[in-house]
Amino acid sequence: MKRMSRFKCPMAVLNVALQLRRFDSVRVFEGRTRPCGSKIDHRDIVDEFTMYCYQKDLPNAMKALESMQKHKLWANSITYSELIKCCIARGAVELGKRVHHHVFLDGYEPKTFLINSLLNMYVKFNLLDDAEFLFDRMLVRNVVSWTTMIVAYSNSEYKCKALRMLIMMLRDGVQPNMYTYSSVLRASEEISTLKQLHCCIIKVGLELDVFVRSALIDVYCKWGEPKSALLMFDEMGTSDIVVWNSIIGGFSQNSDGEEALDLFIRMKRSGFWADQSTLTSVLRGCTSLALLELGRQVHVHVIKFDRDLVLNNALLDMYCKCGSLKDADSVFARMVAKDVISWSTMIIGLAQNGYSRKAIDLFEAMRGSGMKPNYITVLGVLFACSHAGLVKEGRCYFESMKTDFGVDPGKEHYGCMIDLLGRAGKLDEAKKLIHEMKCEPDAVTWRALLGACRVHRDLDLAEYAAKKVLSLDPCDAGTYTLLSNIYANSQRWDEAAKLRGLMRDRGIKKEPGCSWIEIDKQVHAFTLGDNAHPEIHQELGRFVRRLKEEGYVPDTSFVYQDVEGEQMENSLAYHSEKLAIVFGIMRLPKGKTVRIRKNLRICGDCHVFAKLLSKMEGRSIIVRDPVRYHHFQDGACSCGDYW
DNA sequence: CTAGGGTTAG
Repeated sequence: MKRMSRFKCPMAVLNVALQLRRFDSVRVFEGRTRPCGSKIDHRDIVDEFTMYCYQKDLPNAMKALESMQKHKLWANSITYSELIKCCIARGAVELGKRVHHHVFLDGYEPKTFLINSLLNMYVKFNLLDDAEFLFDRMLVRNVVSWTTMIVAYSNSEYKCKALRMLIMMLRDGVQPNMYTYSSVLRASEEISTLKQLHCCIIKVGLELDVFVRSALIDVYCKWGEPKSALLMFDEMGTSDIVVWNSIIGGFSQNSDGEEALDLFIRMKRSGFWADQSTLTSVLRGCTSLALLELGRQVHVHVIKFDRDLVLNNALLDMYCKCGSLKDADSVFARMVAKDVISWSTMIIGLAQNGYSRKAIDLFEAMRGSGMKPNYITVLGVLFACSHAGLVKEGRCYFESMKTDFGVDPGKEHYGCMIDLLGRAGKLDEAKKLIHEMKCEPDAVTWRALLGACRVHRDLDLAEYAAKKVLSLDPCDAGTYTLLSNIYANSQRWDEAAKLRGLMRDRGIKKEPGCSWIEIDKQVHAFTLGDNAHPEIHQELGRFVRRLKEEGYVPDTSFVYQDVEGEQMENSLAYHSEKLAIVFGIMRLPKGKTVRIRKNLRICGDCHVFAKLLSKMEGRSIIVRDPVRYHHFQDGACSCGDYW
């Protein structure tokens, strides 16, 4: 009879085992475990165990393990590591612990390799205490042992432990390798730490390793230094797809869609094919630039990966943020799987585009489906309420968010509520709420209150809020202008002048207004009073004349309120969005929606202008400002004039 | 036995 132990190579064991099973497994195994009258063959027990391990037959492997335990037998380390892999894959925590127990029984001393496997298992099960316990008791620790622990801590909230371990490892005389460095970089909690690690990496000559490189690029970008990352990227020779994705993703996450898309073109020229990660970043780039047509082209490539949740979420967000809710709806409906991000994206998308009711309905549908809302989902539904003036609903969600969804109200939630109450004219309540906050209100929170004061012309409270904003964010140009205008309006000229002086001294300048439009794969940018295109100005003049005949009166009445937008500028008539809209009407085929993106909030006059123009020209016009989306059609706007 | 890239708000 063939003995299993003849087959030293695990693959051969596996193949024979599979054949035996196919023909007559029962007879063979019974014959082997009960060889008539003779003593049990120890090698057979171990062989059987080995075979089950390679077959990934967990129940039988565990049975064989018990039998080995009874006879004080041990298999080789590689076999155990196969079994441990299997436990990891199946999430079999208890079985894994039994293996751990077994290999330390009766004074057996497992090899470092095997203990490393166990360490890795505990890390994969996220049982860091068990891993640490085992690690602390190891007699010999090699680079893998240390790295395993460093990886664990780098991915945990105890990042400083990862760095401490690195130091201990060096003191212990164990050289970190590329595995160690590519993980520990993530643990830098300060940019200076990152730079120190980078120096170590250069010194030991590991900077050229693609894993280390992509980690470096990624972490520099996470620290908001994509330019440094790009320098490194350009300096180095070879890259792989992940390195490309790191740099492209880095720029897209730092909202530099333009650079991200440029790099994507470079990547394609270098002969790489986009994968899911690339496409996700490219879509995010389109989203931040509001490039709907380019986004649609990317969509074609997304279809290849239509089961990829993250990618689909990015696609969904692209359509929402580009103002095409029809496309967003169909992506959402077709998604095979949806997670909390898919739902949140759609809810926020609906709210931003003016469909607050639909957003709330979808939120309720989400709850009905059993999906648990998170911090951002709740923010989305409050946002929907605040933009539709739904005070009652908003208050209700806010008050029950902790009990109903298990989400503690954070400063963003308070901000939404302050916005909601403030806009609805309940300034006292808004003020009360900001003082009741459990967390420290930040500049954004105070700005929400300030915005409400502006709308309802509460000068005293506005002054109070503006001072708070400036103490927290001394670079906020809009607030300076607003506050100085409040002073000017109350004839407090000295204070107004002082504030303007302060602004000058601090070198704070208002961001110039800019609008963009995408036509035929080209992006056209317009700035305030842009007179590089006289023909657009002429056409704009004609539109204004015709609108005036219909009763349009350019609105210059809001003097001090409109500081965030371009309203303080004299050339109200040539705001960038007006130029961009007119250009769109001139260049796009009849019936095609004019889509504009701008960097500042739309002003009251442009809002009226766009509404009337949409009716006169029979055109849909969409203007996306940094907060809201305005869909103009037939003389009305999706925001219901509430923004 | 150890390593790198992607999605919702601000």
